[in-house]
Amino acid sequence: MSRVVAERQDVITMLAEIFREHGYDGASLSLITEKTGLGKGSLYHFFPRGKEEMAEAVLGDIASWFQTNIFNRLRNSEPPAAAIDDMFASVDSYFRQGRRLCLMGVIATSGAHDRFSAELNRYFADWRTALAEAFGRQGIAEDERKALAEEVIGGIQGALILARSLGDPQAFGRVLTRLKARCTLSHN
Amino acid sequence: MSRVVAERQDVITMLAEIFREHGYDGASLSLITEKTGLGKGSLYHFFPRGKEEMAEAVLGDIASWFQTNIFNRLRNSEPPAAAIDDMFASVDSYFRQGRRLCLMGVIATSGAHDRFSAELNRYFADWRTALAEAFGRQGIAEDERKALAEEVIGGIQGALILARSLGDPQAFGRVLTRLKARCTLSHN
DNA sequence: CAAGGTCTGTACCGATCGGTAAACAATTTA
DNA sequence: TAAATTGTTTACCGATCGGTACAGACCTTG
Repeated sequence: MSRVVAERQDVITMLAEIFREHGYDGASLSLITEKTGLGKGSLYHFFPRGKEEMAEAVLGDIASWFQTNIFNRLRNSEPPAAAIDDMFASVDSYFRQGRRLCLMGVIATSGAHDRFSAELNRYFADWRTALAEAFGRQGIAEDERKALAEEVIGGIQGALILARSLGDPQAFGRVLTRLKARCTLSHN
Repeated sequence: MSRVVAERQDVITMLAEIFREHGYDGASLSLITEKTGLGKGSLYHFFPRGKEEMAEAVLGDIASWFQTNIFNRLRNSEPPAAAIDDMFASVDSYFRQGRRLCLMGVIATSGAHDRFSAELNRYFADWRTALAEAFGRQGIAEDERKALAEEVIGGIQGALILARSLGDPQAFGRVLTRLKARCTLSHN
């Protein structure tokens, strides 16, 4: 219905990229107004509590994307092996083959970490739960599930940092392939 | 010889912890003066180019610590399996069983990333080279070495983020144990 | 003890920070 | 069409930013 210039969702999408690229503290309001093309007035219209609310909105948006496209599919898709393959494909695409950082990781390693600890905790805990559950349906032992899920999710985060630091996005794909292999042939 | 109140090395050690905790952009000069107990005058005496030089000094200090205590031992210790075990023990201790972040990762995910890309690249590339070389002496195939090194180093980085985000430092140890197992029984 | 470097605290600089106020345009509703 | 709501611009606020200047304390030499 609304045909205004800027939808809140569009702003959130732009904010996500800005926070990803510059971090929470590095994303100043002047940088945000410049990159979004919106004045402070518009920004504070959408996010009355300012920068913190912007970040909350972005994190919430990301969390719900992962819920829909990753966690829920891990829970519902059959067979579980295909669900897990799907997860790796979605992750590779979402993180642009290693050229994009994970905003959750960016926030977790920033000074603003404390302010968003609830969101961070939920994101990683939900992912671990969903992945471990898929492992369970794959017949992996109870004890092994959570540990393997942590190895995989941590591995993804670390691979993003590695790819960026080495200036070699392909390193992300290489690690991803190995992690995937580790999931499918779960003999250990 | 010198018995001044604050040695440059002491300052660097404190700076490292401040940057780790608050990130590059989050570590303001007023926070630094507060945490170190040093006035701006002292800080700019040690680091005339200011904050950027402080970070360079810290990154250099960390790089040389890893060269000495991790990379060189990976290259020289025998047998290679013991060298790799040592690496995991040192890493676990250095990162305080998952309670401490890696400053290289912190910088890599911050907006200041570009300013320190050379240091980041060298750190991760050196680590990968040294670890892959140890794998070579262990008889791991040429093609496999680099890939396994990336999996392990990335896994360490990611485990730190995971541990912090979950508020569960022990997650770091759990992942570390699995990565170590993956190195020693390298049958694959 | 005098001199010169090594350190340190304080005051200050212009720029930018996150945030607020209010006038105004545009759109939707009555 | 009039009123109310929604969205945007602009100017401005006090606080803090990173950095500089400089006087003086401290320490080591001659």
